[in-house]
Amino acid sequence: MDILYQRFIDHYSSSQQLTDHTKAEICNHLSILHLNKKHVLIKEIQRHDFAYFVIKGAVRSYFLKDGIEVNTWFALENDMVGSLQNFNDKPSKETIELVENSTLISINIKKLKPLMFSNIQISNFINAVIEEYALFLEEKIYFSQMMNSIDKYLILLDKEPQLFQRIPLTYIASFLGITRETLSRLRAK
Amino acid sequence: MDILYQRFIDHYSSSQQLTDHTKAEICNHLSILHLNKKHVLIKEIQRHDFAYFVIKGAVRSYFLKDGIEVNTWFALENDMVGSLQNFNDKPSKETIELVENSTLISINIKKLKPLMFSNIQISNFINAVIEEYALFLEEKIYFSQMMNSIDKYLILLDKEPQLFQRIPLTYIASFLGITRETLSRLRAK
DNA sequence: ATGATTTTGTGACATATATCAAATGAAATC
DNA sequence: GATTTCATTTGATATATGTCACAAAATCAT
Repeated sequence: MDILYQRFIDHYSSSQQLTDHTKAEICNHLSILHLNKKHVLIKEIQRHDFAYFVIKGAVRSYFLKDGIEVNTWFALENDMVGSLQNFNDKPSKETIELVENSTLISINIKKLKPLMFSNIQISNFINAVIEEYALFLEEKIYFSQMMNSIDKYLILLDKEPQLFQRIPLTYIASFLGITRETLSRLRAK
Repeated sequence: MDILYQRFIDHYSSSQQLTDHTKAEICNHLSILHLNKKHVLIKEIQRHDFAYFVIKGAVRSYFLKDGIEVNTWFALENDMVGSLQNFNDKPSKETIELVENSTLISINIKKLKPLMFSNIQISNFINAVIEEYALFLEEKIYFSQMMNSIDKYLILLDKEPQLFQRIPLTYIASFLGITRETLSRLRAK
């Protein structure tokens, strides 16, 4: 098995031991992608059968609000990229785009998901993926409601310092829910 | 099986048929609660092994920010109540409190969750619960980032009109991220 | 390297919302 | 039914952040 696939599978199987058979079944629905900066993975309004796991690189998600991009999250190494909306046959609300040249694993969710009804390990594996994602969402909501702009900035700077090296401040500002001008002024202190 | 338990189980097993044995296993970890307005289900900072399903009534979740309550969500009939943080042995960030006298099903997550490694139906059942929850969170984040205050108010009024009959406007205002004074002024139009 | 494009920073002003205070209205309690 | 408590509305002012405009700095492409 490809060592990159192994990394993805290990990341989500800490609570159970997968048989070789199950690993092979999962790998059947994976592939490795090398894509360049600005490449669009998932386009707003379109349906999409894949999720992605970042091996190397940086990805952002945004939607348009009155013609202005509102960034909703960023993914770096070992993060998942995608939207549950998609896995439930709904069109994506967001556009997902590469911020750096990246190596990704694509996961064919449409084909992998039905296996959860016949393979308990796959069911638990998918469970782990969704649960980590939901925990991430919970954290994000708490973060957005709990803090004022300055605190959000300081916490993000503390928790995810790599973001500030790799993601333009314009994107980070809109992620924090403020304009780039305001972020620039906060940073001046 | 109690008809209320049936309602809970049916709600999360639309994609699979559960055997009587599985249903019984799930029911072993359920119980019915009748509790009064203002009762606190889960207290901030404390650990907690239970989630709840609202049969009848209204529940709110909030945390304290500089001594002021910030309401994070409301649950009515057929909604789940709880925090994934808890199911992962972390202390709750939020306090969950009844807004009306309510009938709830309590679910002992701590005991139910381990069964997902031996019973595939339970694994898929838990999957359905978490997935619905994650979809709800995705929707909530989109809602909070996409809209300005007036739009949020109008959409909430359109999508969840019952909230405005049953939940005090003070709570709804803080849920929308504005003060009760501002909400009152928005409504004046 | 050099110019072009993108990103970040600074200033002046406008505006939505918060804050503080008080009045009115509704609901719960005795 | 009267009284207390809680929820909502309205007003006057303060403040943080947005908007618009432009300059400086950094990054990219030829």
